[in-house]
Amino acid sequence: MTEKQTRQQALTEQQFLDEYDVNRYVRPSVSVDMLLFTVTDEERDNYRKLSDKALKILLIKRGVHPYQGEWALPGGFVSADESIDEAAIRVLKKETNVSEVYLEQLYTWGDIGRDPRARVISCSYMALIDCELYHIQAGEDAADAKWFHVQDQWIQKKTTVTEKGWVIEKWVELRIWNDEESATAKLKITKTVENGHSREQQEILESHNLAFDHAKMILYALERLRNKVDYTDIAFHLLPELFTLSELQQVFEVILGKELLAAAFRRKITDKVVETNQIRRNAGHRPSKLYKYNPNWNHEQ
Amino acid sequence: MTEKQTRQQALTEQQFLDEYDVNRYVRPSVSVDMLLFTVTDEERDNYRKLSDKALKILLIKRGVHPYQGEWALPGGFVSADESIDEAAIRVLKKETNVSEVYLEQLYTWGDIGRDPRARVISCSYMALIDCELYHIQAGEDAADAKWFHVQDQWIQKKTTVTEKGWVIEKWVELRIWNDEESATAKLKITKTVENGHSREQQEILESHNLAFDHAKMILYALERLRNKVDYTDIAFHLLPELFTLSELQQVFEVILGKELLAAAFRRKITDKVVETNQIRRNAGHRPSKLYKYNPNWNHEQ
DNA sequence: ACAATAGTGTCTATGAGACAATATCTC
DNA sequence: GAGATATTGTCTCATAGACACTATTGT
Repeated sequence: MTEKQTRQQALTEQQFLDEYDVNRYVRPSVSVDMLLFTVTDEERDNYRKLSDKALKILLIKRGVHPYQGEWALPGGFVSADESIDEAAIRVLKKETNVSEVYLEQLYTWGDIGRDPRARVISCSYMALIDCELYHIQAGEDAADAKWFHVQDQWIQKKTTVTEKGWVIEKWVELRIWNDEESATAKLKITKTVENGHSREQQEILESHNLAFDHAKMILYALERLRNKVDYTDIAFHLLPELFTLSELQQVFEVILGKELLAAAFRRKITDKVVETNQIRRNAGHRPSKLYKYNPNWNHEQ
Repeated sequence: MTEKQTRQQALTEQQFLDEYDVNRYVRPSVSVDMLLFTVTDEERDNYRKLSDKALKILLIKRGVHPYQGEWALPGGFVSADESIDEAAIRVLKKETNVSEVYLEQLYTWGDIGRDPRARVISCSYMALIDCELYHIQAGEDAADAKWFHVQDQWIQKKTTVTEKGWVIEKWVELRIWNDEESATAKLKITKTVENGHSREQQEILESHNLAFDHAKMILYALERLRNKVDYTDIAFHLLPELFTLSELQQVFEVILGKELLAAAFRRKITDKVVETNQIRRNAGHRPSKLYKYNPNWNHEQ
């Protein structure tokens, strides 16, 4: 045991706390970045047809350097008097005027050069909001806040066997757009396995009009959405309290990026929903029952 | 647009970076805490029987205040010249002399009072190590490092319907022990849903002999292990390169906390493994083929 | 009447759980 | 030979995919 340790053990806990020097360690800035998603109704070209739905993310045009004029996730620094969760709620409210949403911490990004200003570690959160309540106002630090379509797609995948293990490389394209603006990024995800030891690593190859490492964050969030939509209740946070099963199915389709068969979908989600006695009419075709989420789902096990 | 913003936009990016004051925001300390798991062979009471396996976690006895004498996860602060991932690797090496392991970031814990010394935000990582390589040495800051059995179990679950939504409460007990020491904690997990808005919250009710909020971190890690064992390759990181299917099954059983039927298990994991032509003998019963992980698993989609 | 969605029924293929049966070793 | 695990086979049941069919609206 070192001399220092012996001395410290002789102190009472209070004495130790008094003496503790908070400046002994390097302290990076810590921020939160918000991935706010919604599913909107797009224009319908025919009065009979259902409107298509689209997955959208909120981005803010940066009014200041660095990345001035590019699009970024809403974000802000964590204060001394709030938890990270509280910071996420405050930042979301301040920058987008949104509160009362589903919130989930995703991942913490801490590469050295990710912010050119200083060492900033950023904790990303996913927020999901009901499509009918998405009237967003830009906060004071941002020139503009807009909803964007988001899509990711892998374009190439390669597995290489090495002496000690193997490497899996995957190239992914991220596309972000709306009527006026667009942004894209290309990323490479590398998974290396050598003698039991394993590592996964993302790299931004290109990033047009997207600030910081936010392309990585968006990709990560889309992945999480897809993974969780089947076995959690996240889809319901993207809809109003009452919804039709077709609407729910559209939300699943938009998140998973593929079409689903109605019969199978209905069977799969019966346990998650409760029928109400209300009906949606005036739709240009047969009306449909409205459902709501079943809180007792998942109450087994 | 504020006057400040107008002025900032007039600067070039370099001028802006030079002028940027890194001390403008509050900067908490950031640490990493490591959840190092392994699966060990326990004593067998009969030369014929297979040894039981057990899931274990590495804890370090705190040599200094706060929580002096209690057990804690290996951890350390993130330096200015390293990413969080690099800090995790460094801390693991320094405190437990382990390198070359599977590493995965779990969650970032940032409640105000979680460390009585100062505002510390901690990023937790899960590390998995082959059961045959678990000879661990304590680092210099720790009086002792030891493997502990870990188990969690929910003891009560309650759903309440409120005016605006519902609340699901779950009480969980965490038990940690080895031949000489033990620790326990009781936690409550509350999930609140009211008009679309949803929140999940953990609370430590009791924590005996376990430092900080590490009970929460352990619980979170166990949950993640259980969730991922079926659809990822994490189980293989807990075994040597060559293993029998019975050993692999035991790893699954220990993580999932329940017995599995051999026939169904073998069917389910055939795609993940490759048969070798080696055989394990001298086991007191019929010998078994040795398998290894199949790197081409998951290469579809 | 028509175009569209809403909702149900059914056949089939697949996979998991249960359990029986067989194989093969060490002591 | 006994006692254990290793490994395979098979029956059943639940579930997902595919697709056909019926129901019901607004225009």
